[in-house]
Formats: sequence, structure tokens, C-alpha cells
Amino acid sequence: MKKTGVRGLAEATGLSVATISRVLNNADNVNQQTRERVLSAMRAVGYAPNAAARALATSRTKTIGAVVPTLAHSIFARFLNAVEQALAHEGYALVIATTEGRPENEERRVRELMDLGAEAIILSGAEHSDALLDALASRNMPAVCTSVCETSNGLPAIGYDNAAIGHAAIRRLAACGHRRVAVVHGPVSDNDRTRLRISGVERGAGEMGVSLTLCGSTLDVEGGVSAARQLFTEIGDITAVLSLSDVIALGVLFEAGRRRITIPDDLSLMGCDDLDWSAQSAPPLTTVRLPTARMGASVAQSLVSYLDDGTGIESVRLEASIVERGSVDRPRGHALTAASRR
Amino acid sequence: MKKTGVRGLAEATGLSVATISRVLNNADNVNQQTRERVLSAMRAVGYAPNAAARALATSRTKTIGAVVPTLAHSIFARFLNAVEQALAHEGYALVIATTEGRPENEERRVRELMDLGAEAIILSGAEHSDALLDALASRNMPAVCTSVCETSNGLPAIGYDNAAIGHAAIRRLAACGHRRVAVVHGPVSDNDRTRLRISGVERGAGEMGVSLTLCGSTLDVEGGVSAARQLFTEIGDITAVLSLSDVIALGVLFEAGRRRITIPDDLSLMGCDDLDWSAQSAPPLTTVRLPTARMGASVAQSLVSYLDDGTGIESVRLEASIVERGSVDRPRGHALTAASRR
DNA sequence: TTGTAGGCGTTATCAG
DNA sequence: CTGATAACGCCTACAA
Repeated sequence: MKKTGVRGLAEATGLSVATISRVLNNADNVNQQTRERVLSAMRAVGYAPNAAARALATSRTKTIGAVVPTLAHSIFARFLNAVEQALAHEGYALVIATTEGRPENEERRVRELMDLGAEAIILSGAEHSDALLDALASRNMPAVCTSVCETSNGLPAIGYDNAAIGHAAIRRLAACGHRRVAVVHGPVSDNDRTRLRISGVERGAGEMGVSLTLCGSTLDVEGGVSAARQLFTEIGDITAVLSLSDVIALGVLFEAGRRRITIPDDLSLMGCDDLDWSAQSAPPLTTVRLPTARMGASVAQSLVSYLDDGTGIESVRLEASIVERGSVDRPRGHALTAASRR
Repeated sequence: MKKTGVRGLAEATGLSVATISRVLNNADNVNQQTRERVLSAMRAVGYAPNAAARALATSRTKTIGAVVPTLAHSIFARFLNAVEQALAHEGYALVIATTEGRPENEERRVRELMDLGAEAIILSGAEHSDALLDALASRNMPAVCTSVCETSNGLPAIGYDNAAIGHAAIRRLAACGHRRVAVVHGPVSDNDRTRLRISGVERGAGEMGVSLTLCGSTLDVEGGVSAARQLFTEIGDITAVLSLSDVIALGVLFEAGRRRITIPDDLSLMGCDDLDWSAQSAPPLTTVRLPTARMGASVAQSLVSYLDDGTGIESVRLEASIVERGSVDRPRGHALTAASRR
């Protein structure tokens, strides 16, 4: 029976395991010829290094864990897609854990990730249980909160300013002349980002004399449809809808279409996210573009720098920007009310 | 300086590492009191097991790798979401690698996954380079192809029958009376699933006397919009559009809306996937529902059974079904042509 | 029920 | 430039 691993190669080449290890790690102090010899031996036996053994010896796993509510929402998927790409380029692996929408799972998932050997943890949002924070601290595990730009728990945050986003969005609408706007948003419990956006909207509305109708919904297209249905049948007296995420806006768009409510003539609609389809819809959606991909790259970069070079992890505030497309216009009298009756 | 790991606990409790290890692995042959003692000691020192060491000793990493083209397309994200959930319940971790849409990256990513210690590999589609297949075989690494239900490379497949899907879809359209339909599909190079669907469509069209117009596009909403634009301006003479994926159908829907082409009055539209929004659109999209989540669960289950119990990995064919909603109707004369002139 | 000791495949520290 | 050897933290016969 042949020996496995470096030992086998050592035997096969007549060299020592140390030398084998050196060529494995591209150490410079190896004779060119020796290296060739080892390399070809490796090819010959189809040698594959054992990551676990290496991890044990170096106490480096080159693995980073991320926990998100779900992969089924494209905003998280796009973010992780960017993270994965950047991490892969740096030789790190990404292992993903979902909470299945239940924040009470977060701590457990983080623990699993750590037990698995993750060298850093990527979290969603700024709010995390003390137990989770403790777990992180007790192993002093680097971690970063994403989709937000500040936290009150001491963890660095890489993301955007949700309150500012809400603020800018409502002001833009106000600047167009809207004074009665409905705000459709996802669940606020367990979602600090949504709460922050709402608070920004409220502040902006106060400044601009805009009267707000808040309307909660689930974070999916169906939620947008239901919310729109309610808006159109029970509220009516609004000139614009601000949807705090594009999936919800899509629902509003669909429901408006069904009711022959023309956007932006009868009603303006503004979203937030800038998803794949947002520029393509009819009409194209005016929305807040979130720097999702840049955020992913930035998170990956920060973590890798920290792990490889010991650089501190700084919070990063990425700018979001409103992209004007065709779904927002000046209000036209009681257009919606009229349209609803059509 | 305290000793780390099991050794430390052994010292702290006055027991041996073997006993510590036993409680760690919930072995039954350990005294209840002893167990308590160890457990509380573990809590006291905040013990965290070292996965690398365990992996090295047991040669089990409890990690499964998946490579997909991208996470940015919700069809993959939803699939992996299901995989992750099922795997997590079984105590396995999922590490994800993307090819960034370039099949030539696939082999490298698979190697990275294997080098990382993945115990099984999840692949997308049935087509894979010989180099990749060899790499898998030489380490006899279990792997499964997904989104397809058969392969010619010896690997098991868990998924649906793409040709049958295309076949059923076009026949349904034909049964509604459509004889001239445009098929909009994503890239065919490097995508066997799309090719299979097209072949099924062609066979069905032949059987039913349907004349087809094939129209390739990119696999996103924008692609659907462009294709629709071309269809509406240059082709015209069709009564239905069969979109081989829902994202593309969404583009068609948007473009039709922009041109005041009413679906399904002027034109029928049928999709494939059944995404989040498909039941909510205006009109709701008649589409082929792919068992994405079940597929994810099935893949996870098969792999886990194999790894834990040595059960063989069988190919699984999951049924897809057409879900009738509002976007397909009988053709009405030259409605589209008329509508285009409106 | 508990303890002892060897080994898992690499890395890294010394000498040579 | 190369070699011997001791960790790394855990598991698991085999003994007791």
C-alpha cells in the first residue's frame, strides 16, 4: 500500500516531506530541478492536498461565512454573488447559511459557521442578538454588518445609509410636487433597514409638508399587489407611491396595470434597489439604485485584507443614487381617484 | 498557558481526551454525571471544536460544494436556497462557487471545491468537460447534475425533462389553436437545458403543424424586451410567444405593454420557471412550473444519504407542470398585426 | 465506563 | 538548498 499525501510523494521522489511542502507552497528556496521533479510526481500520482490537514497545521481555513435571511430574494443573491466572485479571486471560499427568514436562527447559524472553521462572518443588517455578539466576541471572530453603514454594537458596517435613502426618495417626490404619498414597505419587525428607510422618509416628509400613508406588506411581488389593491380601493387620495423595495414596486405596477391606472400619469411610482428588470418595465421604474455589487466587493476586500494583512476593518458608507426613469412625474389633480372610477 | 481543545478539557475535568471526545460526539457509553461535568466545563471555557482537526481525523468535512453559473439569476438562487436548507438540517454546509457564466471556469471551480474538502459536488446541467469529469472520477468524488434528468457522462441527474417541457408547452399552445408561434430563448451555447427545451418544442411543433420562429436572446429581462421588440416590428405574423424562461417572458410582457399589445387578446404568452412574480403579473403568466425547490431538497437528500449511509445516488426525474393563468388564450385572427398598427 | 497511545496530512523550526 | 521532527486538535482501536 502506497503512502498518501506528501509522505507518499517524498518516498516517490526520494526527497523529504519538507521539500514537498515547500514546492506545494511555492516557497522560493527550492532548486528548480527538484521542484520540477516534485511537480511531475504530483501529476503522476494525481496528488491532491488535504485542506483539513493544512488548516490544522496553519490554523487558516481560507473560508468565510455569510448568513442571510434567504437566497430567494434577489437582493441577497446579487450581493452574495458579488461577494463570492471577489472572494474566489482572493482564494477564499464562501459558505452560506440562511436563517430562513427567522432571526432567531441567526445565532445558531453563525455558530455553525464558526464551528466549521469560518475565519470571518458576514451578517445582514445592524441588529443582532447579544448572544450572537457574545459568540463572536468570545472567539474574537471578525464580522461585518452589511446593507447598513453604522451599527451600535461595535461591529463594522459596510453598506448604505438607509435613512438617507428614504429621505432622498421622499424629497425627490416632494420636489416633483407630490404632497400625498403612500409608502409601501416590507416587514419592519426584524428588519432595521426597512425601519431606517421609513424613518428617513418620515423626516423628509415632515420637512417638505408631505402627508404619508404607511402601508406594510410582505417582501415580495404578491405583497406589492395586495398593498396596491388596498391603496387603490381604500385610500385613493394619493399622487405617488414610494415602494421601499423594487419587488414590491413590481406588484404595484402589475396591480396598477390591471386597473388601468397609468403610471406616471395617474400615479407616480418610485422604487428602491434597482433590480434587473427595473430599467425595462413599462414604464421603466424610477428607483434608488443600491450599490449591491460594490458592497459585496467591498465586504470581501475588507475581510480579506484583515485576514491576510491584519488591516483593520473599517466601516464603509457606499452612496446610493436615485435613477430617474419613467415612473415618476408631476401629480395631475385627482388623477388616481378619477382613474379608479374609470 | 492553558492547553487548548479536548486536551485542555481533559485536564480541567481530570478526565481523558477520549471521554471528552465521546461526549463531543454524543457517544452513548459515557456516564451521565461525567457527561454533565464535561458539558459544563465546555461551557465554562467556551470550548469550540476544531473542524479541521476533526476532518483530518475522520476524513469527513460535512461540506458539499455547488457550482452554478451565477447567483444573480433567481432560478439558481432559489435552487441553492432549497439545497442549503435541506443540507443545514442534515448538518452539512454548502459552499458555493460561480463560473460567472463562463463554462471554462467550471473545472477550476470544481477543483477548488474538492481541494477545500467538499465531499460531493453539485453541478448545473448535463454538459461538462472531460477534464472535469476526469477530475471527479480520479478522486471518485460523488457528483450530481441538476436541472436535467439524464446525462450521457455517467453522472446521476436530478431534475426535470427539459425536452418534455418544451414539448408539452408547444402542444398546449397548439391545442389552444396557435399555429404560428415565436419561441424566445436564452443562449444555447453552453446551455444544454435550453437546447433540450428547444428540441422538444420543435418536435411538438412538427407533430401539431405549428410553424416556429426561433428568437435567441440574453437570459434576462432586457433580452426579453429586445426579442419582443424584434418580434413586434419585424416578424408580426404570430399569435403566441413561448418564452423558455420567465425572466425573458417578463421582458416580453413589458414590451407588449409599452406597445399596447394586449395579452392574451392580441397575443398569447407562455413562460417557463414560475418565478415569484409569475402569478402576480398583469395578466398572470401561464407558465411551466419547474420543481426548483423540490429539486434542491432531492439533491441534498440524495447526497446526504450517499455520504451518511452509502446509498447509491439515483437519477431522479421530477415532474414539471403547466400552470394555466391568464396569459394564454385562443388566437384571434391577425390580432397582433392589427395591434401593432394601432 | 474510562484511559492510553498512535495516527490523520501539513506546516514549520531547526539543523545540516 | 534539503532533511528530520515536533506540533496542530481530534478520533478511535485497544486496554483496563
